[in-house]
Amino acid sequence: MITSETARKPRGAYAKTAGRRREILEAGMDVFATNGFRSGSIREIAEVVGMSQAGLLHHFSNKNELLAGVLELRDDRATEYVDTSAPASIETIRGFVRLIDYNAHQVPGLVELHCVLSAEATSPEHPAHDYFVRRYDWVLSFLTAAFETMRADGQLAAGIDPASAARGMIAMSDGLQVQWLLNRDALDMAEEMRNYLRPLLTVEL
Amino acid sequence: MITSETARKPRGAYAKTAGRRREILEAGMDVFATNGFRSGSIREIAEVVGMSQAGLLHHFSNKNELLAGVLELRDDRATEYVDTSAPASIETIRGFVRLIDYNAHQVPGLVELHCVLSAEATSPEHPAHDYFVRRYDWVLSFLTAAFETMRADGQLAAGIDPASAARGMIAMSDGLQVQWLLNRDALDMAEEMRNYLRPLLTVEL
DNA sequence: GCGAAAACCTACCGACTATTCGCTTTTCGT
DNA sequence: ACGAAAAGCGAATAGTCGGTAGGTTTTCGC
Repeated sequence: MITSETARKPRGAYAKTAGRRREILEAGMDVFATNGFRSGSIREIAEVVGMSQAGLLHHFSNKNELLAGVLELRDDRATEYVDTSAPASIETIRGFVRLIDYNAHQVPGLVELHCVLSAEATSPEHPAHDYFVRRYDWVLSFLTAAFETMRADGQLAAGIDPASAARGMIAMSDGLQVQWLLNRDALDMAEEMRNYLRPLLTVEL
Repeated sequence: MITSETARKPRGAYAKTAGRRREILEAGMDVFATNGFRSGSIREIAEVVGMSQAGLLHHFSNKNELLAGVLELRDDRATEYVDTSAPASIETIRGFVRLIDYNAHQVPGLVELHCVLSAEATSPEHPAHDYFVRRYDWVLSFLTAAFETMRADGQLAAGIDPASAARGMIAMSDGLQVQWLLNRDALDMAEEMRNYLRPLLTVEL
């Protein structure tokens, strides 16, 4: 891949550039979480980081690219908490419930971001629409596989469809977030999720 | 309340004014449903109705007032389909499921509106925040009462908490909407809702 | 059919938006 | 320590936003 020419030296980024990018993405997560993508402004994000709007756009050349970065960071955070490489089983479900609890108590900003953006992105023209469609497909197949394994192991109650249980679990997760964000004291998301799962299982969680 | 003066005649609205207001509210529902309240513009709504922005603002003096009108119309539509005066019972739950099916097939715009606005309104500064908090409280107590009646009638499975079942039903409804809006063929909301309820009940729906 | 109020318009305001251009400052390999 | 590239900034672009001012047209009670 090295050119045969006089070895161009495209010069790398500065040492602290990666940190700056990270700061911007964190601020972007906050702003998009409270105002959504469409109403959240680059100016406000730049203000939070403490730089000018033009300076920010040196790192992300437009708003959509910034959104992509924010979503990528979000995925990194989630997958570093759940073991997606392990074979799907009841441990997958347990990990999912733990993640819900972790998000609510340690990174509530992520909950806001997901809730607001996923609703906004239901519009087919939204720049994050395809991302959310793909992501829901992936989570669905992931959870469905877990419930299918559990059925084979006799851990699923009679008459429960694995795919429907997976869809229900995702829906329950999303819906609880709305109620929780509207009133954070009225609800324990992980507890309600266990209440949902209990009648579906023959074993304890 | 009548002044003792020469009987002012404040003159009523024109005959077709009520219709115009209605047209505006319908258009507002559509625009807010696809773009949300913050990004949806009065100009676009006026364009849909076929009038100028200033003309629209003669009927609703500002954007928040228009939003209030849209939410009010939405409530009228919902309550004209569910009998809220009848005593809470399993019929309440059945009506709720029927309403979900009706919304999905007859007025999908209402589903979009609820999904997008409820997520947007989780922010405490949102002009519809208080509305959604109050509405969720009301629906919650309504459904909780229904499940409590069912428990007294032996229609609730053992170990099911009525309030938790009500919260779960609301969450399931909201969450299914997101998945359905992302891919309307991948899901039957009413069917999934019945799958959620079945393990909670000792009787058929 | 007169007149007053309602309905509606064009034009405009100030504030905000994303993005671009040209310039200065900072970094860092050589 | 030189110089080129990266990082950052101020200003300007063209566009949209909610809302207002002032005038014109339509309605309708009398």
